[in-house]
Amino acid sequence: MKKPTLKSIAKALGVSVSTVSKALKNSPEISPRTRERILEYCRLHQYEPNRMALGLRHRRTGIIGVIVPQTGHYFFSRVITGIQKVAEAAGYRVLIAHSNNESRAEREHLQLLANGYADGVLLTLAKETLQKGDFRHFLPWIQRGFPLVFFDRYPEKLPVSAVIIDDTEAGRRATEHLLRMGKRRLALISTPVYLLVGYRRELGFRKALNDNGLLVDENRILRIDERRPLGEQIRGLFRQTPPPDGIFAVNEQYAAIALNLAHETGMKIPAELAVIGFSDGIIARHTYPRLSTVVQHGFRMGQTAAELLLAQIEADELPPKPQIKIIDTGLVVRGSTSAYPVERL
Amino acid sequence: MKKPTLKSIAKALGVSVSTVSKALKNSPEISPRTRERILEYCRLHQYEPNRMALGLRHRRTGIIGVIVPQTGHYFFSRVITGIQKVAEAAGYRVLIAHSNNESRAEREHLQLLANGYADGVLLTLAKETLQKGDFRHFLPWIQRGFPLVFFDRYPEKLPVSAVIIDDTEAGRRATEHLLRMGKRRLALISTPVYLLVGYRRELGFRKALNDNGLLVDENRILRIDERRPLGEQIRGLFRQTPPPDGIFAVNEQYAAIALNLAHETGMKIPAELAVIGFSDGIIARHTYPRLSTVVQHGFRMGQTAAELLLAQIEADELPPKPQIKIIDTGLVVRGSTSAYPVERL
DNA sequence: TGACCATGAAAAAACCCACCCTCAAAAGCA
DNA sequence: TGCTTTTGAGGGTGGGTTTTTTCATGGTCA
Repeated sequence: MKKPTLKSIAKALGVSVSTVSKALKNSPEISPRTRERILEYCRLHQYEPNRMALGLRHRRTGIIGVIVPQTGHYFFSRVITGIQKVAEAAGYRVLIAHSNNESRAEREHLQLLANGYADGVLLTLAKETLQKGDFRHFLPWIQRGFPLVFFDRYPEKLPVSAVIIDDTEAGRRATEHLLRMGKRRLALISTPVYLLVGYRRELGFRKALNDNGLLVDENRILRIDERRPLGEQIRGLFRQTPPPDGIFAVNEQYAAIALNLAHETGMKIPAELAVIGFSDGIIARHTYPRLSTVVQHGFRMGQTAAELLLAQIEADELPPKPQIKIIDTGLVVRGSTSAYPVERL
Repeated sequence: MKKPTLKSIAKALGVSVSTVSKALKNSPEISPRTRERILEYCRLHQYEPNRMALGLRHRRTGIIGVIVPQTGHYFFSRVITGIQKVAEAAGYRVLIAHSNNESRAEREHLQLLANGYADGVLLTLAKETLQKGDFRHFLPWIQRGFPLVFFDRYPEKLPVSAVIIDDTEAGRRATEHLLRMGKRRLALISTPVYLLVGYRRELGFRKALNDNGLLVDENRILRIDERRPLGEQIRGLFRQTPPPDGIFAVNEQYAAIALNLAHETGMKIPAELAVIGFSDGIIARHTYPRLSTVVQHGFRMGQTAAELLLAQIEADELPPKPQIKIIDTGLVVRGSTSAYPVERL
């Protein structure tokens, strides 16, 4: 009834534990007759070795842990898919844990995974960790050389490997795209400053305007407070006179909300208002018109991060030097910024 | 440099392993002087017990495994959040594995989690498993009474616990909603039949029409082939004369695509065409107008499934009888079926 | 025919790490 | 000296792998 173990099998067949173990490994030390008897019994009872015992013995589990804030986000799910592809090709399995953007959960899951459950961990920082700026829980693992690679959000001051995008440059290019359409009254919908990615995209926005000899109108820079209703905050932009003729939102959700508010006020998209978002995801493909966005290539980010991690795991001697890899971003032009978008439904 | 173990600590301090173990547990058997020396050393070297050894010793890991096809889906991420809430309140951690809708990955992840990594597993069937109808890989675990609870998609012929929704009834109510608006030329966008949830929603659609004395027009029933472009398949519905005046799509993606195609053909929503989707998610809230949908209450489904699982895990004697729990569905009426939707942005 | 060694098969033991129970040695006290 | 109390060492356990040992058999050769 219960799960068979080497011991229970050995007892049932009147042989020793090591004999069973060797028979299962087709060791030549075991006579064909004994081996067949053991294999038969194991097939019948569906024996499988206990993974904890294997992990303890080999100090290797064949598992890669991933810690993400949550998985509802399309971007993270693309990263995970990329990780999985590389990991599985190398014979590893992937287990995922959610930090829920909380430092405590992040720390506890890292402890769990790093204390034997996984051979290496890939992670992106929880918002709370980023906000508090307290990265001490990573130090022991870094010091011991435990394989650890960050992606997207990472602790810049620690000597760690990370795979990121150039948010500033991507923000600049998205803004440049709006400018090239002839839009001049550009608004930005951003996040609080402590989320560095949002801040960097804002820097890119400012740079693009500066490069083109334009002034930044601080009234058109909106920093969303996630605890309050998003629609009401964004609506403020449309009450300005004159209203913006171009909006760059640092994620696709803000962009989609802006787009729909524009419909409500009767603005023509993209003629009267062009909207571009960030992080090409599931929302951007289903708005009307569909959203132009900066694409982050989550899949490639995941692949690259997994490759860095596998190199760390399989390094015989000292761990490789920490390195930061930057994944190129792209621009997908759809109906929200172009009357003649390339993509079809 | 390496991770400290009880043994390495004992050696470094010239005491025995058991002394270290007891000191860490504040056992009164250890003198304050010795204990303080040991605790000091452990703090300095950030000692943490190896989880594999703990799991092996106690035959209990405090971990719940979850296997889902992928996590990009909003519905699954809500289920996981619900699971997590219940699990964490009971002192368990949650680890997630992706089956990618493949039977092989589903089987292997189940083996991994059930062979020591987790105390119990929550899962929803991979599409491939459902298509092939081969559920043999679950039998050993069911026979042994390993804690296992399915949610959403489950093997109906096996004696297992599951948490599901009444898809037929939900489909009937969604269709009824369209009928009550006065729509009569109803179309259905569904999935292949082997995905039972799609099929059951179709049954509900048919039932609603029958109940209202209406005939089902088979030309208005579209079964999507996921391997071909979705837009082209759905566009067929709009080429019919007269076109449908109401569409029930069995998921939010199909509904959103239909909505946007309707915009392209210039139809007025909801006056000329009402659209209702299924599985209230991230897409439905960002279309224009926003999508009315059947809500599946993924969070509650996750909570209920986790509660069933915990009851199994913590049952002292024989495992409780398999039971099927049905989660109520609801209807969220938004702009795609009502000129006066209740929800605000 | 008896001593010796090679061979093969399987058992025993060590190891991975932490926990926990048992028990011995040392110290303290009368 | 004898008794109790303190202190900490030792060994078994969980489940598997791997190295070492044991033991019986068979063959070789003097």
